Parts: sequence; C-alpha cells; structure tokens
Amino acid sequence: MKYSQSFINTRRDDPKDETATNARLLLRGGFIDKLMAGSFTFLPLGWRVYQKIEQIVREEMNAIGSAEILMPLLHPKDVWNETGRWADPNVKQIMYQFKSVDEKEYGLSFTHEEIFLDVIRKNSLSYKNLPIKLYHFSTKFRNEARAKSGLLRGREFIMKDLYSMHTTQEDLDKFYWEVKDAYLRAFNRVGLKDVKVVEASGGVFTSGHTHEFQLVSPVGEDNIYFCNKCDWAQNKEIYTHKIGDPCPKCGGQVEEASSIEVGNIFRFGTVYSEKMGINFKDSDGKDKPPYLGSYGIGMSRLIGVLAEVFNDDVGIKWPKSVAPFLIHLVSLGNTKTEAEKLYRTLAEKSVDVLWDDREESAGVKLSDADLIGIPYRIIVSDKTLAQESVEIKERGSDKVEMVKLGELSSWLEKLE
RNA sequence: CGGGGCGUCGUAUAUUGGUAGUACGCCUGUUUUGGGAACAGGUAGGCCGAGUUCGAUUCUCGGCGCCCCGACCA
Repeated sequence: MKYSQSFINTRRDDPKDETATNARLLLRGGFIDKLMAGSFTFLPLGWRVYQKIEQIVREEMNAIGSAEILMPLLHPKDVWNETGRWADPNVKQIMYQFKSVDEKEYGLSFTHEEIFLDVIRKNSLSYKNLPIKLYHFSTKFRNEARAKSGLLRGREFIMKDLYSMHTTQEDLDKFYWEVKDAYLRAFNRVGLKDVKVVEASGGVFTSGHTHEFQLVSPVGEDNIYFCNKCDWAQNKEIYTHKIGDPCPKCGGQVEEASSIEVGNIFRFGTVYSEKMGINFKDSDGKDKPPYLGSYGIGMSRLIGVLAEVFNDDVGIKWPKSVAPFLIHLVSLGNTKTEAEKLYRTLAEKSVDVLWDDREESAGVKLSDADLIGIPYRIIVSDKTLAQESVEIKERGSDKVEMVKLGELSSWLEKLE
C-alpha cells in the first residue's frame, strides 16, 4: 500500500492528556482516533493490526471445531428478562438500556449468552447435534464507570466471544480446557509469550472457578498471585494465603504482580438453559438442560497491550505476526521510479509492504518509520542504488544489511 | 460515583482585565532528500452559558469535555 493513500497522519508531539503508553503511541502513529473517552476509530494502520490479530484468533477457534457467526448488537428487553439479567442491578450499571420513540425497550450488547441460547433453541436439540460451538468477533458496549488507558478499558470495544453447549458437565469441562490451550496458542502467536492462566472466582452463576488470562504488566489493573516454579496462579479475589507462603501446588515461591486481563473462560453449567427453558433430547429419551460455556478475548484491548509491551523511546515495535505491514519501503532522494518498481515487485509477491511515496525529507520518513514500527525497513536511495542494492534494517536493531536488488527475493524467502 | 488536574488555530504551547503570540502542520512559490530541511508569502484559535466590568480568553458561578487516583469491573 502507498503511504500517500493510506490516511496515515502521524503527530510529532505526544497528545497533551494521554499518559498511557498505548494511547500515546497509537494516537501519535495514526493507528486510532479518539471519538470520546473509551471510544475509538480504528484508522487504516490500526485496523490492519486488528485484522492480523483477528485472523490468528480465528484460526485457533476454527482449529478447536468452532464455527464463526455474527450476532446482533441491538437486543430486545424480553430475552434479557428470561434470565433475569435485564433488571439485575449489576447489569444495569454497565448495560446501555433505552426506550426507542415507540416505547419499546432495547439494550446494547455487553455480552451474548442470551442471544446464543436464543439462536440454538430454535432448533431441535438432541444429544446427536451437541456440542455446539459458535463464536464471533463483535463490538461490546459497557458503560464503564471510568474508561481509561487508551484501548485498555473502553466503553465500546471489540471482543471475540465463543459460546459452547454440551450434554454433560464432563464434555463442557473437556472443551473448556481445549479452549484454554487454544487461547494460549493465540496469545503466543500474537507475540505475548507469557500469559498466565489465573484462577478466579466464578461469581454466582458459574460452577466452579473460572480462569482469566493475565499478562504481567506494570500498567495492569488486576493483581495476581503466581508460583515462580509451576503454572499455579490465582487472582486477588480468591487468593487466601499470605505473600511468602509456599505455592499450594508445588511448594515453590508465590509472587504478586499487577497484570492485564486479555481473556477469560467461564463454565455456566445449566443455569441459563434452565432459566430460558431450553432442553435437549438425550439418548435415554429424556429432556435435559444443556451445559453452557462462554469464552472471551479482548481483541481491541490486545492492540493496546501489544503497544504497551513492544515499544521504545521512538515508537512501536510490532511483532511480525501482527504488524500492519511486514516491510516499510522508504525511498529517499530522486529514487521514486526505482522504488515504485520495487514496490510493484513486492506487491506482486503478496508481501505486505507500505511504501512511503511522499515528498518528505529523509528525517520525516525515517522518524515515521520508527514510530509506526513495521518490522523491516527497506531504504532505496542514490547511495544504495549506486551499489545496485537496498538497505534493510530490522525495527529496534542497530544492524543494517545491504542486499543486492537481484537477491531480494531470496532474502524474502529467508524471512519465513 | 468520590477526589485531583486541565480545556487557547489541525497538533503542542505562551501571554494578558484593553490588537492573542510562537513552533510544527496545512496552502503558494523557489531551492532541497540518510534522521523531524531553507527562504518568502499565506491559512487557522480562546469548549458552552450566565455573571462582574466601560471592556473577559483571563475573574466568579454553572454546564460540558478530557486526563489521573480511588471505588466499580458478567
């Protein structure tokens, strides 16, 4: 893609009010625009990052046998009344509820359990067609008391949510742990190598504990306790030991840290099925309520988390798997013709390349390249062309590599 | 929701109870291209409302908005 056609507008100065690193860098780099506190437009660069993350999560969801759908965001009051959640004071705090001019009552989705259940109950449910596993990527509205920290806590954000329905608790449990592994694979692939699976309280509607996926980070809002030897971890709400106590699982040392929640998984059991009067026909001919599981990943929050984790004093350093482009092609001096040739060649090979085709000074282009944080910067200049070469530099590295124009293809192949 | 801070061109800022300035951006022209170019000309601003005052961007009150801390976070 050409820079000049990508609506990329970088800022030289940090935004006045934003102190969160992700907000500062994403706004300066032209990844997002803020409409109001906790509500953002994803600009072309930011949306490309989103789409990279989405595709990784999609692949992992498909790999565990779930199918993608898209559920609506405008919900009628009635279905929420069936579970009693419409009038729940806790729900009322965060759910946007309103009357339209015709006096009908609606809510904006902050989660989709009711809608998922409504979708599947309209079909004959038998043990033969369970389990059902459906997921979607969509917006969630939550009237947060305090939106903050850029993309980390918004009033409107994008979530991947997966819902599953099973004949037995055992089958739900089995899938629950499959989802856990799929989530860890997804986080790993987007560049977050050390996400901890943390036990958390289930609240009133869940059977047993739930699990949160927490990334240790100084900007995190949560506090977790984890073992420095094994995978044991609990969040603040359920941790009952004292700091310094040995790990209850392996005897190792328990540590405390602040962390950011990037996902969670819940087992609801049959509570909602019963409230909504949903049954499946089991092999013994009896009607039984199915078991519900619900699993979320904060998609837009992940972008913020990645910006928090991968940056230096001049900008973002995107992991290759989620970078908006793989290559940032910069042409300096009067090299536009050669650069365009190169750009076309790369585009034909389906390489994700951003070509800075602007009439800007070298300093502006190079600074913007640092700020935007694309993994590889390729410079074409009179200097490099004199050697029939381009200069390649990895973001965040000091080393530059001169590569002959004729050898660029093999350089690209080595990348994979 | 409690507490604190802040609202001035697109961005970042300065000053002032009496003509609102600077830098960047943006526009025109010329020269420029390896780390946010040079020169010349131009463009654009006091969050909203009320009050005090001869006069308010400045002082007072109210509202709205943004940021931060806390509470909250199925």
